[in-house]
Amino acid sequence: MGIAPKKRTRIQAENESRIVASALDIFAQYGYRGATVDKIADAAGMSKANVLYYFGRKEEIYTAVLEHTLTVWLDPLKSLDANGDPQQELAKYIRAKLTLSRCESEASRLFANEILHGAPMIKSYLENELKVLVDEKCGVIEQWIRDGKLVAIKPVHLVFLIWSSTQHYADFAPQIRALHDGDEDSLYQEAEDCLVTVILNGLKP
Amino acid sequence: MGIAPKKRTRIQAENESRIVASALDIFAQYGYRGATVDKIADAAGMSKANVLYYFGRKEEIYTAVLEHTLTVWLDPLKSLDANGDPQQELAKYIRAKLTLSRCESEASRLFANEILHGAPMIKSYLENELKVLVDEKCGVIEQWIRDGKLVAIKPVHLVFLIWSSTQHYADFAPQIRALHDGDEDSLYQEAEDCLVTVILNGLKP
DNA sequence: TCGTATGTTGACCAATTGGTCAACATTTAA
DNA sequence: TTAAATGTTGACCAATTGGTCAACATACGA
Repeated sequence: MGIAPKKRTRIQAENESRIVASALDIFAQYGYRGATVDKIADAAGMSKANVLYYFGRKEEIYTAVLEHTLTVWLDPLKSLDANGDPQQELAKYIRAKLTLSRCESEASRLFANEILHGAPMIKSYLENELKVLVDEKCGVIEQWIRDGKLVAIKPVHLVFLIWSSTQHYADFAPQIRALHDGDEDSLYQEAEDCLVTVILNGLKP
Repeated sequence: MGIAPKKRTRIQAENESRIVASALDIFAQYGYRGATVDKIADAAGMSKANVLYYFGRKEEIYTAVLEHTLTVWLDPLKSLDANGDPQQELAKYIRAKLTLSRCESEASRLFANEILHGAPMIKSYLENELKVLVDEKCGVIEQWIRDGKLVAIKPVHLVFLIWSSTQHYADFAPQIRALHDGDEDSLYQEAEDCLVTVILNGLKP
């Protein structure tokens, strides 16, 4: 990560980021197998051969997209503050994740698809970097519980609950659109109300 | 559905169900594009040509599997009883969905994958049969709210919350295995405790 | 028993697709 | 300006894969 300070030309930087951006859309929509290098090239407005000039193999495009996505996607958890008020901190986190679900839904679907199929590319990331981060934040929640500020539950399941309930709005969008009456604004407003209400209320000791 | 009482031979019934069972595993693991008719045939212990003899096209296998899965998957919601105690009814529902997640995880992943990629095959099912069922059950929840038995939230989001938080344990299994310390039994026991506690507590008016 | 309906498969085909390559175009530093 | 480095592409190749088909095997009713 960033060890090699390879100087990239203007064109390289431009095209690589255009490819990654297009690839995110395509992979999120079609999955790894369903996505073709041709589709990605089309979306990026260049030839398939040129895409392969920047990224030697399809798999390289995929890992580049995943890497580019992972930090953004898991960032909000990092700001969960042990010294803040539990209810406010968790409310902030739920809202942040819900906003991500809405504004970065392709990233959510890409991530969901990767894990759904066994997380072949990011298994080690999950077991190492992510595990460390989650363990740390579970420690924070554990402390809140010991301080009598939250009901006693296993912290990691609270993390799962918040992840699943917020990401659901991105990952299961077609189902949600089929079942919800009203526009997208009200959908997300109601979702925020429901999740913040139920989860925070449910966590009161 | 069941209108044509075509008599199927013993061998037909046997092979078709073997194919559907194997196809569920394969589609759930690899997704639609990643699954090959050859893999399904191997898993079912017969030749590709023979699989195609029973199901003319790959797509037909897929829809057969989806159909076979849908009823099982969405059945528990039907038993949500308007006359029962809300807390008990919802607890029962959460536990039933969690059990399904554990015991029918392939079905969950198949379903998740289908929706994740735009629900091309079941969009009309979602908009019709499922919509009717969900609307009816949302009416039940709405009534419970009017009776002051539950906190005021938009019912459909409670359904989403229960679906997402329970199915998460099937769909995101690799991530959960990476982050959870302990065996599968304790995982599901803790999950049940957490979800029932937080959601039911959170729904108290 | 025997003939027909049903079941089974290897061989094959056409379409798709990841990846290569030689030829050509553009940028850039001297 | 110019030559080397960088960028770009159509044409092509080999592997995969959905689907067909003719030939062969088995089951089963008369």
